[in-house]
Amino acid sequence: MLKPLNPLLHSQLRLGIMSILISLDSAEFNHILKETAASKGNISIQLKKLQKAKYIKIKKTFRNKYPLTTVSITKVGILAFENYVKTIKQYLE
Amino acid sequence: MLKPLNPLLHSQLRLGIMSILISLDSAEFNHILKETAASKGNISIQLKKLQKAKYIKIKKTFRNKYPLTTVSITKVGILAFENYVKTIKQYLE
DNA sequence: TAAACTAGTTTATATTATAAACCAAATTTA
DNA sequence: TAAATTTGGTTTATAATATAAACTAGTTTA
Repeated sequence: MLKPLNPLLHSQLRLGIMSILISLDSAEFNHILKETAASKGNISIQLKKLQKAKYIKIKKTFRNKYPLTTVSITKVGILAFENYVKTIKQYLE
Repeated sequence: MLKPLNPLLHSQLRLGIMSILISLDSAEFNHILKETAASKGNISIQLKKLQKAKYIKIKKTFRNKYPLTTVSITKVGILAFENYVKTIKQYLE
């Protein structure tokens, strides 16, 4: 029997965001924008969903008078990601 | 930059079906039903989508007077699956 | 001072996955 | 033997999702 995939992580963009964050202390909104090539609106929404699940932390500040959104992964997020990786590998081999 | 994931394969059930078929000559509808635990309706629809993309072949016959749907992966399907695996690995490590 | 740009958020839409309802034929049960 | 149940699905309806388009608020440039 195939184990179900965590639906919160089985989304191209959310998985991409988590993938970026797993290997970085933190990432700025614009970094995610460039790495994923998704729209700003889509990123904004998916960040909120990840935050609601406590997979990431979002910090809103200013830099040179411009808004700056900085994102980082939480312990819960790391565990969920690692678990997703384990599960999807069952599908891939 | 993260490469986009083939949306036809980035679906839990369709990926599951392809995963089953990649290591089998063919599978019956009921086998997929048991392995994935998805509903019959959902399986029926996802099989059609995979067939439309020529990722699988569907054969409809009878066995002991009952309908029998047998599914197998195509060459095109194997290539698409292999490519998907390569791409998603970029997200997982 | 008007236009364009930065850094996002909110709203609307189109697609998707999924479940519920349905169907036909075969079989079992009362 | 008629009614109920089971098998093996398909079709239809709905809820969730991803995504893009439109919008906001402030800043810089011409």
